[in-house]
Amino acid sequence: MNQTEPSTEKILDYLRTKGARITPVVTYIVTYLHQSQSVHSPQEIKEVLNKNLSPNIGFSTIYRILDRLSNAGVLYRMHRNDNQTYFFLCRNPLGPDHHHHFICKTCKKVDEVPCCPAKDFQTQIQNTLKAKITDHIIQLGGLCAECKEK
Amino acid sequence: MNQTEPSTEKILDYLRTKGARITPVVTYIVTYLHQSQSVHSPQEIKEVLNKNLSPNIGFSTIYRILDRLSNAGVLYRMHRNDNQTYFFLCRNPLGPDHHHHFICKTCKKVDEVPCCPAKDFQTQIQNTLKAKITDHIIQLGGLCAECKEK
DNA sequence: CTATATGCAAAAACTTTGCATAAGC
DNA sequence: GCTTATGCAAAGTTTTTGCATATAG
Repeated sequence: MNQTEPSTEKILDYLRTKGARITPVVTYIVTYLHQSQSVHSPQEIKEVLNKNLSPNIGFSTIYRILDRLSNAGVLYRMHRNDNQTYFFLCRNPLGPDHHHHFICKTCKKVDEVPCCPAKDFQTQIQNTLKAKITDHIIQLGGLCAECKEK
Repeated sequence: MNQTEPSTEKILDYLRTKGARITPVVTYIVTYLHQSQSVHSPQEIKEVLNKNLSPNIGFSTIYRILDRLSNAGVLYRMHRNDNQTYFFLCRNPLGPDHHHHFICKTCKKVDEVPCCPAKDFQTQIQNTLKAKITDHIIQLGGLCAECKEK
């Protein structure tokens, strides 16, 4: 476990500084995703909230919160070619450091990849394509340490 | 323009060898995506087909063809965080070589990135995470040579 | 107290499915 | 001719929107 990983409270404080209101649903979603460290669909999140917080929470609330948290940079959005959006809270959402993610295809846990290989080859590619590269998506998949054993 | 880029006919022939039937809609979609070299949503593709081939072509046909072409490895699927799937025909769909793509955020043209940076750092990451990396998504974005000028 | 978030209902957007007909090989 | 693709209609999923009420700061 990463020592520099912020607590749920730190993330909520950060959201407060951005003007967001910390409601029970927001708190629950942040806590849940923070503890899980896996990717989750809005459907999965709704089930957990309905079971543990209130059966009245609907998709509109959930989608709106997931949007706000993504825009605030606290959540990441990803797709898995099944027409569903998945969200996860990365281990170090408040840090300024650029990094990428590894997702276990068995347990869906997300690990932070501390380095970025793009830096090195970006210049080279730019020259070849004569283009300007402004962003990149790098996502690794495979089996995490635990799932690898089985 | 890449000299090794296959013609529309080569792609259709390849599909034939895989047992696919080359209907007018299939031909049109392959030709269109081949010439465009940009990413397109099913909605955009439907509009073009309805305007130029037949107004009766519906989403069911389009989605089914896009599925078949993706499964045959001729089309690539991608997402852009707007809850839509986009498709593109990569320049060298029949080649065995592993490569990645650069997408211009202005004109949506797709360029092939001939090298793969993952090879080099994959081993290192595997050791750090103690995981087994089996696949990766690398997608570059920015401004292509033409759009950069403006 | 004021501005923003929630809950509910309804709609919009996207994608899939079933079945009769058409058409590729 | 046999088998797969198409067109149409309908339904299934996922996501967004409007508005009255509730609530965080």
